[in-house]
Amino acid sequence: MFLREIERKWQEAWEKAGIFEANPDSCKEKFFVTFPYPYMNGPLHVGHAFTASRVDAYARFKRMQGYNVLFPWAWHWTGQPLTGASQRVAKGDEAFIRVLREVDGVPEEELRKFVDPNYMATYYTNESRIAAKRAGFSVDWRREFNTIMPTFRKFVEWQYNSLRAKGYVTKGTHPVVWCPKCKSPTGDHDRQEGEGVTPEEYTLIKFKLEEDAYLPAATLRPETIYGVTNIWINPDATYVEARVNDEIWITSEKAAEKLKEQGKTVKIKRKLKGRELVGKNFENPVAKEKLPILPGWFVDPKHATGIVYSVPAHAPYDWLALKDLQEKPETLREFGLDPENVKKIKPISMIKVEGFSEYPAIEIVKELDVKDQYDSKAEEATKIIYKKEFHSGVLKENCMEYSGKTVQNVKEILIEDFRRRGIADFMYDLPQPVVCRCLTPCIVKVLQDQWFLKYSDPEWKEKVREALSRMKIYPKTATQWFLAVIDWLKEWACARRTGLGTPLPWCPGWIIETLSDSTIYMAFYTINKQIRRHDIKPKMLTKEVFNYIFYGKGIIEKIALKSGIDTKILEEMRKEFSYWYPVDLRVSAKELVPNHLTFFIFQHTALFPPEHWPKAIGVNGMLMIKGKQMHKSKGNFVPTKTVIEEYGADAMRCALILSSEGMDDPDWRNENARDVKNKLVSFYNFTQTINENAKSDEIGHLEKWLMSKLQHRIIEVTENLEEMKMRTALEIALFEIWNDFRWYMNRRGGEDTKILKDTLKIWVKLLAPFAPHICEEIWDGMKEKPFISLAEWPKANEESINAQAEGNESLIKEVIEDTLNILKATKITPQKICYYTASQWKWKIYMKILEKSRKGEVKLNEIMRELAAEEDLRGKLKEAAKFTSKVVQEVGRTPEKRRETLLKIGILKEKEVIDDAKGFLADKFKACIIVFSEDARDKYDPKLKAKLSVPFRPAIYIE
RNA sequence: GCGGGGGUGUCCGAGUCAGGUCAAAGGAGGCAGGCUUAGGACCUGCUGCCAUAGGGCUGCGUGGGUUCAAACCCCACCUCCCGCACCA
Repeated sequence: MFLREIERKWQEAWEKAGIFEANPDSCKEKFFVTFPYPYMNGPLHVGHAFTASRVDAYARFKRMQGYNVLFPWAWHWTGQPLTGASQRVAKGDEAFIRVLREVDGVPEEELRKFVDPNYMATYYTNESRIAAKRAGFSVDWRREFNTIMPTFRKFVEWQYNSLRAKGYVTKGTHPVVWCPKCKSPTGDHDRQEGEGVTPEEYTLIKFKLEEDAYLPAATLRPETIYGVTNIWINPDATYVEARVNDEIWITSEKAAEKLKEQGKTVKIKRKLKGRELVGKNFENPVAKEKLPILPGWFVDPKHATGIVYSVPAHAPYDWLALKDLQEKPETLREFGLDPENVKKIKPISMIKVEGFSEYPAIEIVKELDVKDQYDSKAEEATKIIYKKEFHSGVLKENCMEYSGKTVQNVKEILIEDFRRRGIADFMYDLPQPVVCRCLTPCIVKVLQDQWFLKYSDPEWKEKVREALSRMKIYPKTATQWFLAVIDWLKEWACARRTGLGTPLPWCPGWIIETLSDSTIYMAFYTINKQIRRHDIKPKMLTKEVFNYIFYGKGIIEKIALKSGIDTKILEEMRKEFSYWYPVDLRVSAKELVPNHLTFFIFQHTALFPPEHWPKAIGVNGMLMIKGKQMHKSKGNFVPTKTVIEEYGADAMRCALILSSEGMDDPDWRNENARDVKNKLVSFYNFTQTINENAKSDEIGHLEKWLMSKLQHRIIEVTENLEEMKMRTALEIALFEIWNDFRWYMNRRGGEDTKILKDTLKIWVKLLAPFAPHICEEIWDGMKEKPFISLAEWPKANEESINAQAEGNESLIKEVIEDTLNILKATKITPQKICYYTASQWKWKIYMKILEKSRKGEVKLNEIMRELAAEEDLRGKLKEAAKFTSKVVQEVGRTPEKRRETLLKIGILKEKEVIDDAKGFLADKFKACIIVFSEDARDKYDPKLKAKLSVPFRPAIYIE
């Protein structure tokens, strides 16, 4: 196929000439673009290609504008998925292996070697590199690396030591969903069941039992403590009495186990059945009154502490359970409870909610007709009340110091107070069961000694906001999102136990987490060229070396001596970094906004001075395949390589760019790629015929029109590219300009003019960032010197903009439109079409009014007075007055921009223009065309249409 | 729940910040014709409804408002998509 041939040809030529290898050049302004390195547990797919095509088109655009552009590339190997995948191969997971074999097309002999994660990553990296090159990305490959290379690790070590030295790293605890068998956190993708479930923090209210022990009742609504009437214990469940830290707690057996994992020391003293506790009394720590423990079979001993306090006024379950006991006193006997006392228990109303009276729980139970505590509707009732009370609830006067406050506002404060006063503690639990892939039920574990990046630090956040405010964000709407993320970000655990990556330099056994080691690596691109060329060994890359390169700190001779790197090389590296930094543009899919892209800003502000903070971020949507998310397991995985083989690189790039803009998700459909491919081929053919046939030297108004139009196109394409509106830019460059050419050629007919060649040169340039190979080929065919990739980006030539020429053509277009309209309405098959152009005096008045409207309000009587003095209006004043008032009205309704355009066009020689287009019009309508001036005496005007003519709108008569 | 982004013709999608040239760009699809041995290629025209004169009607999620004028501004509502963490 000829497309593939020219692609290969030009890729080789580019590589041979090294035109994308960018070196510092003090005479040229630099532009540094980056693309987040792809994770190498699979081949490069069209999702990557989408973002990369946008980056590349931008890079090529900037290069043609004369910037010294650096577009480097690297590969992400750090993390769990690669090791996980490799282990699955090692274990012989057939389903998984089949996907690698069939979707990724990994040959059998390679597949076997995938038991080594490094091998697997190497394989995919090699495959992906080929794909990226075939896509024609204008990358400087000398700077390539992967994230577990020892030299890169030294860089990350420097990064983390520096962060720590600056106080951005802290140690703390952190709850995770944990598999007790695998002894590791169970992320969403590792789960058999319970996707999306995260630990919930329960407040434990410590109710004192008579015998100096506590009953920690778990709740999400600690504010309801002011409405407690009793505690529920499941009489049939097993509880334990245990020493928790330095107190005696009674909890369910399960809860004791959980607490052990949450940083508490737990020593179990004895087991007991729940019924042993029922009937006893406890003390409410806020009201200090004695309340009873009642049997509650609805209490789930597996959940939280297995102890629940009862607020029947505001919790449907509590009310239902209490009602049950009150209505069935016989159940109380076996616990030695006096039914009379239980009957005396009255709900305590303590939250005022709009739309409910005193006891919301009781009301909702009635309303939904919930039968008892086992009715499934009880759950729904609970949800409704919780929501309602949280959003619009206000604490009543019996809530001591919190009275009058809204539930929403008081919650956090109250929890804090209670903890401080020793009334409350907390624990984590899962709201729904989570089961690990290994089929073990998960728990919540509080990881000790975790290392965190202090993204919560208010000063740091402020700096990041400052950085953001200086940046350009494409599209603008994404800025809001960034701001929200900056606010929302908390401590980020930056180290893990498993997976590939760089060990935490000060704490062996921990590996720097993958999102955390990928934040400032763009700086590494700037120096990796030298590292590779001079074969600099990892151990030579000391802290001092990096401090010199990135900060210019230290005495170079000393550093050279100590590190073993030549001073000249050190200087070169420093120069390289200083030249390229900061990053001018980073482009990624929107999924990275809440993590990577924001971290990217955070860490730059932490480690670099403001002049090295990133300049711009482009965000785009996530690629879908026929409207669905791409997943290997779903069988809709589309590798870049396959697409290029089928449709060619240029078609892929253009189809991707045309598929969406802004943050909308692009949708990949093969038919689109096929269509674009056809378009590109016929574009190529079109250019060939022009090159062959363009002979005429003529330059008439149509040529002027084409040139003028093209100037606008240049401006539009350039402006849209600048704003990263790649699709709009390509749409104009490919479709709109094509339509201009079509109009011109149809309108003109006959032999092609030489001017087409000149305009074509501009057109090809405008397309070159998007479809570089085919444009390069056309460029070459036009005997231009290589390469179009380095050719100068077109600039609009103000002098070629010709409002009159454009006015002429839009007149023709409007005339056609109106004629068609009449034909459609009358269903006439035209024999003869007459056009009558407006009289000179009409034009005069029209222009006068336009002119005046520029300065402000147009006064009718003022104009009339002026007109009365005009010679040539004598005898026509009445008619002129009528006309004037009509025009004044019309102009009043015309937007300013349009009025300016009309003024620029000025008085059109309408008769001439239409006369000139006669042939074209006759051909179009298959009729005889006659043009008269309204003033002509001998005009053919049987229906007296001529007098209806208006400037820019000739009258029409058809028969 | 919290946060972010949307809803435009058969479909995709521009237009909304700065209201008026907006029955609404461009593309795709459909229809008709041309070119061709043929074509999923290419070219030309049409593609909301009504209308024997360039007009009228309906129309940009729904309802209301502001205005001489609303896809665009304001209010309310409905609805869809995405992210919520230690994971790339």
